[in-house]
Amino acid sequence: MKNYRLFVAESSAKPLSMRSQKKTGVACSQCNLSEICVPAGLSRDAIHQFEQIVHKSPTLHAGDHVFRQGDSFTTVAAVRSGCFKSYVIDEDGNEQVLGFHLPGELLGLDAIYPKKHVCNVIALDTGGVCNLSYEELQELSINLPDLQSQLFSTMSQRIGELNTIAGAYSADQRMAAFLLALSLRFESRGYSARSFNLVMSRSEIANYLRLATETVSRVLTGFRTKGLIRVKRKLVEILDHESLHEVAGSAFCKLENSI
Amino acid sequence: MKNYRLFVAESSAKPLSMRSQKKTGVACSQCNLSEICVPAGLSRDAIHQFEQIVHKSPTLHAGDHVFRQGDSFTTVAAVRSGCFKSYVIDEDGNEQVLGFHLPGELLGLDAIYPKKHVCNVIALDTGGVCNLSYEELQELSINLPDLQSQLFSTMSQRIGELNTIAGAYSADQRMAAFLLALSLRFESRGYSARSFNLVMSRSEIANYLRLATETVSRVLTGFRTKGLIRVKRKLVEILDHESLHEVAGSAFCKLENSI
DNA sequence: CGGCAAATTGACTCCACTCAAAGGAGGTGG
DNA sequence: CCACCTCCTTTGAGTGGAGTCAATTTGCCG
Repeated sequence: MKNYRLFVAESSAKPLSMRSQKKTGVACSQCNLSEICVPAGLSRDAIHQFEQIVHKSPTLHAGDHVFRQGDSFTTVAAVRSGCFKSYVIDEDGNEQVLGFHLPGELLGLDAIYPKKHVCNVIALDTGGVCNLSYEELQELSINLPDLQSQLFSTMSQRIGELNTIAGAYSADQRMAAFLLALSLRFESRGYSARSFNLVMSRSEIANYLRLATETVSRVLTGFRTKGLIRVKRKLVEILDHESLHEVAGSAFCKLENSI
Repeated sequence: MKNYRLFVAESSAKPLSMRSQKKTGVACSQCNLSEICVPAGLSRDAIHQFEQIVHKSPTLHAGDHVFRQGDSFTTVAAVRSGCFKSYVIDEDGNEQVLGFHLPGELLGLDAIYPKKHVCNVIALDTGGVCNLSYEELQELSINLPDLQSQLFSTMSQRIGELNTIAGAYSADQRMAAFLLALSLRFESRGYSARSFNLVMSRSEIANYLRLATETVSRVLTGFRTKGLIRVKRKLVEILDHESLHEVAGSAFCKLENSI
């Protein structure tokens, strides 16, 4: 199953996600993500109002940025399809991966307080986002209490996820938890929980988990020899979910809260 | 100071912060935290409305819990005075410190999504909190757009802070960043940025920074011999802010966003 | 088929952890 | 008021897990 991997043909070096937006044709109620995306839990009528502020981005290709560190903050974005990576470049020029984002997840929430984007978000494969003007979102939230609580909830969720990532865990625990969390997220989006493609490279995983690339490779090999998983390049198959869960230990139990 | 260890004298098993609350006498407009607490940026009239939903807790002593992992989520709490620690106990029984919280900061935001408290919050010294019913807070936010955006902003701020803690930094970097961040937070609350008391123990700092207690001790000694700080027990004096900043490197630059 | 980047594997190093023991500081009781 | 006890902190010695450096190997794509 190729799941979320889309074909990377077409013209590259696309414009930013904001430009040439199509307001029309956005129908959250028709979207198969409606259960896990922002409009989750909204009434039929509320969703209709919500649809009015959704600005569909053009197709984004691997390497296209949704926004960059330092950009002025005007919109948050919900992943419509594809996989995105958020990262920062620190003052030493080192990249630091903050997260991988699947369809239905909100991007740019950490920019609300500083009023400018503090991280970069880049497409890892072909996909698209729905842009939401933060101003409009705020206004609408005032009329739609459900939307407001949905937003609070989403941000709370991210706080919970970060609490977990920040934990002090071994390389094995981190990797196991990472695979299990990914599996769960794919499942909730209708893909196979047992076998999936890693869109991101080993070094991106390593960076996200605060490990060295070589360590990620070694840990995966270790899991394979123990019969926990099957790995072939990007394709991962979970063979022994039970044991993997044991390895992850407390590194995963909390991630379960954050789909 | 016994920090989180409950002294078994007195009527132990103290009442929760929620009980015997005094609704009266809460005047955010008179509070010296109004600049950095929840009502920051609200109009005079809005603050008055806000005051109606603030429930002042009785005085809390070192070891008293504000709420515990698993508690049903009904309120968030703003620190009024004192220093608090949030932590979780993982399935192996290990404590994991998530943060230290000074006056003006909001507690319990990570509970919104799961609808129950996912961490424990305990007083490190004598202090108090202002409890805010989340339901009332949501309702009020609908009428007070400024309050809503203040809440979004606060949560965003916490997300930014966590992004930093989650980073891959050396023991020296973490410790330096921790001291600088604390210094800044004290300063914005009207205390000295140059010399302050660590309310928390070495082991709590270590746990928070994902280091061993001995490492914290060694790093502090190292900083002292290099003339960066003066340390005597809990008292810390920052002698060479410049160099400390250099040591912290990129571990701190981001923390600056999160007062 | 050749060139290139990603991934794996191996050898070695080092930072931070663990184990262990020796100082302080503060509190308690005689 | 002092002695004692306990807990926190510091310091030392040794270990180990993950990082670094380096050499292949693998797969991709022109």
